[in-house]
Parts: sequence; C-alpha cells; structure tokens
Amino acid sequence: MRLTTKGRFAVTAMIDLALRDEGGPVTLAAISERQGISLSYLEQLFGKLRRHSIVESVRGPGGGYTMARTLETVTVADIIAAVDEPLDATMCGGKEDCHETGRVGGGLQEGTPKGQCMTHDLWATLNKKMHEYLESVTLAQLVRQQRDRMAASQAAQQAGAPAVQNVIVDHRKPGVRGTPAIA
Amino acid sequence: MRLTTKGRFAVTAMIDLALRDEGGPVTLAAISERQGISLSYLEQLFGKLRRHSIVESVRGPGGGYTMARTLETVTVADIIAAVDEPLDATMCGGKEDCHETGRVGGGLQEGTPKGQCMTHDLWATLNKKMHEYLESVTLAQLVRQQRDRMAASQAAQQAGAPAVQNVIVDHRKPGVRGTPAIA
DNA sequence: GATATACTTGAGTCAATTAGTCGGGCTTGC
DNA sequence: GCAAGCCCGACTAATTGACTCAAGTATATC
Repeated sequence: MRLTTKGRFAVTAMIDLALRDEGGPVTLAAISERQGISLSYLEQLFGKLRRHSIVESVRGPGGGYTMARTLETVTVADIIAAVDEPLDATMCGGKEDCHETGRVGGGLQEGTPKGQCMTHDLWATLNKKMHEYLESVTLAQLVRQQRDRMAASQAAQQAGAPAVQNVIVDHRKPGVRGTPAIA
Repeated sequence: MRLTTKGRFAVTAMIDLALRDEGGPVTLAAISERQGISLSYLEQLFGKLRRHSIVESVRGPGGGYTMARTLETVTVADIIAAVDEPLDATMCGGKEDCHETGRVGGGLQEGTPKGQCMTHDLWATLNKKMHEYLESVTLAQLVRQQRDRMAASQAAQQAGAPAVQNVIVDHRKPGVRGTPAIA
C-alpha cells in the first residue's frame, strides 16, 4: 500500500464530492476551487476513480461527477487503491528471494540462510494491518465527521468570531514551480 | 513514519548482527557479504544506529559492532526511526494550515475544529497504528523466528530431502510467529 | 611505533518517482 | 453550433531515495 499525497488529494476530493453529491453532479472546477487542487490534476485523479467505479461522470453542460455507490460502501482503501495503482508495500515483491533481484555487485554468498527474506513476514503483516485500517474507514464516516466539524465551527462563529469562508488548504510544499498556491 | 528500503535494510542487517552478536563484534564487511548490502551503505546505516544507541562500535582490528541493548528492548520501530529520521506520515506536514491540536489521544473528532485538513485525523490514526505495530515487534522475536527457520531448513536437508541448493522456501505461512496481536 | 584493520564522516552522483502541466479531443444541453 | 464540462495521453521539473567515494580517525598487535 503506497501512501502518497496523491492518495490524500483523492480522499480529500472525495469527501468534498460526497458532501454535496445530493445537489446533482459536482464539477471538478468547483472542487478545484474549494480544495485548492489543480483542475488538471483532479481530472487525472477522477479518471482513475471513474474507471474503478467509485464515481460516475455526467458529460456536457450541467455535468460533473456523482458517487457511483453509497458512501457506506466506499472505503479509504478503495480510493487509494484506485489512484495509486500498484498495491503491494511489502517491498520484496511478494516473493521470497527479496534480496537478489536488482542488487548490484553480485548476489548473496554461500553458507547463509538465503532464498528468503528474513523480514518478509514483518512487512507483509504491517501491510495487512494498514490495509485493514484503511478498509475500516468509510467515506460515510469521514463525511459525518466533517459535517460535525462544520457545524461546530459555525457555532463558534455565531459566538462572535469573524467568518472564514472557502477555507483552502495548500498541500504543496514551498518551492514548487507553476502558479503560486492560491491566496 | 516513513517506510523505505533503507529501513528494511537496517532491520535485515540488525537481525544478522543479532544472530551472531554473542561471538564478539561483528564487522560490517561480514554483514555486507552475507546480506548483499554494500559496505558503504551499511556504514551510513550503522552510523545512525550507533548515534541512536542501538548498537555500539569497537574500533581497531577485531572490532566491529555489537548490540548496545538487549534484543528484547529493541523494536522495529526503533530501528526505522533511527535510520529514516523523523518525519511523520500524516503528510499534512506541521507547517501547513493544518492546525494540529497537539494530538496525542488520537481519538477522532476532537474539539475545536479548525475546518482545515479534513483528513488529518485519518492519517494521524493510521500513523499511530503503524507505529504501534512496529513497536510491538522486537528484535528478539525476529531472531527467534529466523533461528526457527534455519533449524527447519537444516532438518529438512538432513531428512533426506534432495538438497536443492539453498533455495528453501518456507511453505508454512502461519503469519508472523511470536508477534503479539495488537488490538 | 609501524602497520593493518575497521569504524567515521560528509559530500557527491545518479536514476526513479512524484506531482504536477499542457493541449487538444469528445459529448451533450441549450 | 457553441460552450460547458469531461477525457486522455504526452511531457517535465523537482525531489528524493539509493548508493558511492574519498579522506579521515582510533586501536590492537607485533
């Protein structure tokens, strides 16, 4: 299981979509604006999500994306698997001869327990545990959680704090080229 | 928590060291040969392990590395933390808008939401779970496991199995032995 | 004290991967 | 038939991970 910002972007975007799915198709342009993710990048992400039947697209004016399944049946693991393609993180490719392949400068020496990677089980188990957790979290849970949060901060605002709308998170690290990260 | 091959190499090398620690200092050159890891790279790794008090070095002829603590007190998490430096995997790095509210408890939806980073808790919890698992596995367990494996393959050879080089694959896959199940 | 062994350090190289961008197509509602 | 919006594949700049090199320093033994 690979964990990159790509997967995180995808989860964030999916929460955004799920939050407003009821009002018909949601455009990528809108998600892009709200979440501060570039439109081109979102297209790339949602192309994969669509091919994995997590979302559906509606073309033409008034189009956009909608959920392809109920929120309860979409897990974080599904989303990450969809955008991050290759899924194994055991690092020794599921085979036992982890060390030999690709090693420069000759393989292993004789007289040693070779033929299997001493740490294989360790990584395999870790991988399984990570997967189990991500599979246990559904989009429905994240949406509910986010709704709670929004309600709470709204309450705080009414208590006197100035409104902050359109909160945009900048996932990018400083020093990247291209358009500066929003406001 | 970062997971790279560097961490994997380090764990592998540590198991190798632990397996022969009793016979005095083990040289990096020997580990390098047995495990097929370049000497220079091992030097880099063990420099960090030493600075984190996981191993001790003995200089001069007959020198090498020894364990600085007992096998029971060294966890996989320790080793990985030593070589892969800090960096948490929540990905919404400390600096960004993602206002982390001194998270330790880890429970979802804590008070005072900042409306930012909708996925922070998700990654923070995942991170915690990974850490918990890696912390639950000690070097002692891995060594025991490896000794079992070696004994088993030796027995297989003596039992008249046509000595197929040293390519002995572990058929039984009973998960990781000796690892306490974490919640 | 010369010498060989082995640890120590830090800077440097190189290739793979990531995180995007660009630009042109296709579909469909109005 | 135009424009909103999805669709798709090629392209690329940075970053990072993996690994090397070279020049040390410390110490045991003869």
